[in-house]
Amino acid sequence: MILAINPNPPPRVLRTRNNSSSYGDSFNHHDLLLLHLNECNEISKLKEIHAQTLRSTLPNDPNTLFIYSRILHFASSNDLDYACRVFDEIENPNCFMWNTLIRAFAKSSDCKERGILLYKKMLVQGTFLPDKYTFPFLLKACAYLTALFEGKQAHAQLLKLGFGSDAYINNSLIHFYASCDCLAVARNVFEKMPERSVVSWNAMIDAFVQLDEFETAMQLFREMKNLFKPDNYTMQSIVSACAGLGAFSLGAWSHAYILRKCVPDASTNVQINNSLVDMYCKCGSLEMAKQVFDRMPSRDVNSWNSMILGFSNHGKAEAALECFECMRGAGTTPNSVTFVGVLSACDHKGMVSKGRKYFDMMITEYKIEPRLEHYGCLVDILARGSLINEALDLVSSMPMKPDVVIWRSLLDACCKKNADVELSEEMARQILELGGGAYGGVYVLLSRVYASASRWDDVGLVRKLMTDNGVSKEPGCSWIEIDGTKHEFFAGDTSHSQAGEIYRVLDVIGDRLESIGYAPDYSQAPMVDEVNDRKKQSLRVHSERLAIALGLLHLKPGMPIRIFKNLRVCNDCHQVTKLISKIFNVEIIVRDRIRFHHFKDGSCSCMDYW
DNA sequence: CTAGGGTTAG
Repeated sequence: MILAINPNPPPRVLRTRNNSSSYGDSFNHHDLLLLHLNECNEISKLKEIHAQTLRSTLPNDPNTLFIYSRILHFASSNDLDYACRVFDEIENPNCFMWNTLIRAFAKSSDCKERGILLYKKMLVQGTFLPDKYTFPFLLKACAYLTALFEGKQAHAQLLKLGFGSDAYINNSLIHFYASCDCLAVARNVFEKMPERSVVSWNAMIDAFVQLDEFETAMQLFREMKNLFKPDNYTMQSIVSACAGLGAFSLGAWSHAYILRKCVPDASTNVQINNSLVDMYCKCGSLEMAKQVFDRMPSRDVNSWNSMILGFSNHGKAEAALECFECMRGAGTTPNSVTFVGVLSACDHKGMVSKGRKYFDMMITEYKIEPRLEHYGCLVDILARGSLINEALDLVSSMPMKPDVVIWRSLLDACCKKNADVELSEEMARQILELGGGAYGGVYVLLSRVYASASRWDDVGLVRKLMTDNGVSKEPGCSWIEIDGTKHEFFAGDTSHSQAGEIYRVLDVIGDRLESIGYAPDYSQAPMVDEVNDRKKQSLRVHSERLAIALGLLHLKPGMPIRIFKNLRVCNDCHQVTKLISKIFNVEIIVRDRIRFHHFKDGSCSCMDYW
């Protein structure tokens, strides 16, 4: 949408005060109406006052206009439709009135675009130019709608109108550009603004967190701390940054920082506690998550949701379901996200009948319309339970189109069974059509289907397709935190300062494994490795094994080894890690791209179902 | 009258 400032604005009518009202002393009358307005607390009363105003005042009297802006202000936060009708009645709304309505729409849940539309109307009308209050509202709407084109025009116009150094506006701009993924522009606004406040820093830090640039967010936080006292908003962003990084010590430090009352009221703030629960879950410490959760002075739906999802992601399906029942017992109504947690818990443990039960409960008892995510869980539950036909039936009964994730669930299940080549091809085609080809997994699955049907020509074809389309597997990478320092590894990495010791540990592991008769599982080894020896070698030095080896070198008694990796665990590493946990009598917690595995005494919390 | 997350499945 083009938003142009009107070059020929109509002349602003100069209103003369008209005191010769036939209603007597209009001044007192206005005061009386205002008094009523101040006491007004429901929309029906407001309507009465509105009617009286209409009946008993002169439309062009400035005092009347003031009353109208008060009515508008009240109406816009209670009944938007009504506010619009009041607004339309005003012959020549002033800047304040435009702002009030633009703000109301920008804040509304479902029609933010009308905020932008209204701004356009304001420009077309041209009697009043937008002021410095207009832009924060407008930019909020643009940010939410990721309306980059409109927001940029607003940016140009606010510069033209001379608001380039206004702090509020610049903060809004940072948030807007960040919402549109224009991190560099956001940063530029931040750098160039004449005076930065806590909010500016918060907006910038949060921008980096939202776009997964956690390290930069932390860096900025360190700079900010020397200048301003962090507040609740800062801490929430920082705690989520720790969650994203999987940085346990840093997360624990933030927690301590909050508890030391460095931030007023943070330790009792529900949102802060929710993000702490989430952070501890994502950093692999269910114990700490549970502790924070148990000590919370009050909980909302999100608190329960975080805990349920935490249990689920750690493979503790029973605990997740128990938590769900507690939540119901506590009188908190579950929402759509709650059921994502509940269903994914069922999925992680292959609970087919429970999965169905909760899916039905969500619809019948809680009247929640299943969303794509819920269908995704149930489809996966059915598909992995070898009920492929039922999964397909469910997909065709869905009111929305299946996405890449759902097709992948189905394709995955097909590959595991005696593959139906045609069905698999169809699914792969769907995934590629939906643009899911960038991830090499589809090709890998498909070539496995062809291989199992001994269609070697097709296997070659898929491989050629992969190289032609430039599909490459994202390199596997794992990391471990030791005394607060992150150590990162790629497969076969020799760059670590303790590389020599690490590889000696791997040799020891290799020998011990061989002595107990372990045979490597090459099924998921990269296809490019033609020579078996190289395959064997490449499995042995998968990044997570290097990280585990370093963990063993720095083992603290009674403490688990926590590993993080960017991809999913391969079959062989999963098997090997189970054995390592037994041989060395150590608990190993691995955060995969999707979820956690707790290895202990030779078995894993996922019960080999992941 | 002004700024400050949209969590979530695979």
